[in-house]
Amino acid sequence: MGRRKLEMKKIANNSSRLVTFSKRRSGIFKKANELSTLCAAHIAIVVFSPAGKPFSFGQPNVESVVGRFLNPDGRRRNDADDDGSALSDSEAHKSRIEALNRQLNDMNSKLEAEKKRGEMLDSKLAMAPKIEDLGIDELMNLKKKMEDLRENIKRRINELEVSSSLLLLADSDASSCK
Amino acid sequence: MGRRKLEMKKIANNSSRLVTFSKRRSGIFKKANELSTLCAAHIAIVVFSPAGKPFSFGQPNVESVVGRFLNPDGRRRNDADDDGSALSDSEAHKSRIEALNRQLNDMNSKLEAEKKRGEMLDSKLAMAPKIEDLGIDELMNLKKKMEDLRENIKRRINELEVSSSLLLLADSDASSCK
DNA sequence: AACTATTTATAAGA
DNA sequence: TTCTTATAAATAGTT
Repeated sequence: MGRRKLEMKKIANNSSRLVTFSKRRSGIFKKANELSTLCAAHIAIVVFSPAGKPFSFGQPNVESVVGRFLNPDGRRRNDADDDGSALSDSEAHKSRIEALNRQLNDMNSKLEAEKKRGEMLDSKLAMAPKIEDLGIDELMNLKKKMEDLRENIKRRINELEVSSSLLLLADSDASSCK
Repeated sequence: MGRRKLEMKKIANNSSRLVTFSKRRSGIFKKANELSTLCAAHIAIVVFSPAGKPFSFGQPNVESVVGRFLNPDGRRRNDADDDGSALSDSEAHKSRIEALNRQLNDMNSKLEAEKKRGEMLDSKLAMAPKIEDLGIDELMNLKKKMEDLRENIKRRINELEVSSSLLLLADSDASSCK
């Protein structure tokens, strides 16, 4: 948002990408802070810059929020050592399923956004009942939008592939520990 | 932002607080999605509603981003178990995970096919260096192909939504049977 | 769920 | 980087 509407795809220029990352990261953190203040909500954000540098925001802190999320029942495991209070198999499997669910929910949110975009495209197409009436500019515009949509879908596909791989790994684990 | 500038303190009215939470949560998730798209950055957000309900957004997913943040060295622990003893419901959980994997693999094959179609469209587009040179017939053809592609993608999205619902059901099951 | 009047966020540019 | 400014987005209060 600003002088021009920015295309929703990876910014090619390396330095603009970093500038945009900085600006938007602080924007999101600010929003997160407002949300937690206005609604008394707990929130944690972790983000890695294009260069791989980590940033985080947490209210009250990243660990507690993430911990509650990953361990909904209040079950707690101590990563520092193994004193014999480890999770049982069934608990391990249960949390694995919970992890899969979360992952799919995330994916779902993203696809929901894509769906909305598709619907917008739909209505715009509906507004041009006859392609013969479209000018060359409009046609090029349409083409571009379709290409963008397809780019986004491609990205989603790659994400799915990654997720699938992770799931396959999880399955191997499950199998090996019987 | 909006009709009036809102005081930056906890919203007293219970229902407005919930409405504001909903609106702002989706706003932040959208921003997070944009950030990850524009900057190719990985980001994870976990937030609890005033009522204690968890929401999350992850690119590529919450676990991997948070994992990298909490465990920068890349150390890995085996969550599976500590001895070799099997539990009674272990098998049930295992087959549930296998079912999820099959489902995701199926989805993956379909999306793979879509991807190939997209690439074909790509090359055809490349063969028409200048859209100005295309005749009206070719343009209508192109439009149709893009519409078809979009339709297919939409169907895929619906399938994903169905799958997610199934997984949520599976989770309830898992919880109720311990 | 929609609708606007306003406030914010932010893309370019300096 | 940091500041400015023109525009695009988000959203508070309303229906």
